[in-house]
Amino acid sequence: MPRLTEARRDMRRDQIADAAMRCFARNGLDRTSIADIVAESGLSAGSIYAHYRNKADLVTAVTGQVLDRKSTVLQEWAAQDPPPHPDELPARLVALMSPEKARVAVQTWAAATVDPGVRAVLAAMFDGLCALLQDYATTWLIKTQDTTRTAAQERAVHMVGPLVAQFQSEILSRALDLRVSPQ
Amino acid sequence: MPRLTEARRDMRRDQIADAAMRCFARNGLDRTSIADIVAESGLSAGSIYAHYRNKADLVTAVTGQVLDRKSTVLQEWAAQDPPPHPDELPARLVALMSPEKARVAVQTWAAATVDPGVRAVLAAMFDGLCALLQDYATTWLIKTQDTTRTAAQERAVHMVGPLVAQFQSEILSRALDLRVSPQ
DNA sequence: GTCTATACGAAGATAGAC
DNA sequence: GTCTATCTTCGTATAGAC
Repeated sequence: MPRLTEARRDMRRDQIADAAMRCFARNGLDRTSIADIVAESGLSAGSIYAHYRNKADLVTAVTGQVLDRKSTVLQEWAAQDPPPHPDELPARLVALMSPEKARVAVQTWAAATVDPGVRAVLAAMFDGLCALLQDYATTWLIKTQDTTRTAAQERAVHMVGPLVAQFQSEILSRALDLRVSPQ
Repeated sequence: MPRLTEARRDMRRDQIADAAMRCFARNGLDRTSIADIVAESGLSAGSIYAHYRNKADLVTAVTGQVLDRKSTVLQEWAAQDPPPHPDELPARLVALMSPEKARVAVQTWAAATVDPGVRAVLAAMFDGLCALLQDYATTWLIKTQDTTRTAAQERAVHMVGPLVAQFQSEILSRALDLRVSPQ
């Protein structure tokens, strides 16, 4: 199993996926043609189909990148003294996201409304995010509010809903270049 | 200007738009073909193009329906004694929305990420919603918290952000058939 | 206004040379 | 693995009869 060629193979896959990502952010998932990705990547149609079975496969790969994990960042923040207030998390998390990623994220939501496969991936991702935020909130409560672990866990449960909502809303704002709430 | 024929004309337009709406909810904006709408409406391609200039025109008409005004409902609720707590508004508003409408709404968000025209419509709609929710919150504060009008207005400003976020999140949940937050 | 039939173009995917 | 060239299908929109 030669490592170098495998690494080069992954490089190519990433090169294609990155080009596709830029196309999706610009024109949307469905309005992006293979020809667009050919032009953006500087490769050829044949090369693209040598690395991805079809367009749906490519879309899956790209959207997987967009929905990446936030766990490491959250753990780092939770380790700070004092940790940032949970209410600050949505804005801070979305600030780490490029506007392009935010756009493709929203496009992924739309895809999930009609594609059960995408919906399943997205649902799992949201569940994961809920868990992460709940853990963070628990840690934050313990560190700053001087409560017991069990009391903190109980209170954290009620905090995740609004946090996830705010997170999604911030993504939408960033994707649409809006400042929705003057708050 | 014969009223009867004009009314019939609007009927036809609605018939087509309703069929398109069902198609969009099922397959998405871009994956819906004119042939799909022909089949769903029971009409013909020629008839559809007699009522809408092109597919984009039809999409605009349908999305316009989806993003309809909530003002009347909110005014009714605000007139109640006591008015429902503002935090209940997002869930109650989205409950009035069919899952199909919620799906097409999310698809509209995605369309707005790549189409400036759609984005402008959506931005205006969100601004309008903010204003409505702020008015409601003001009324609610005055009625239930016994504050002056100016103090209520000041506090209402800070309430709309989370309310809009919750509203958008509820739409997404309904569109994807998720129960995101256990809250 | 509504239909059928079709022109025209675009897009996904493949073949075969290098 | 990568390219060029192309096959085939599908979709929008129109033409013209009724």
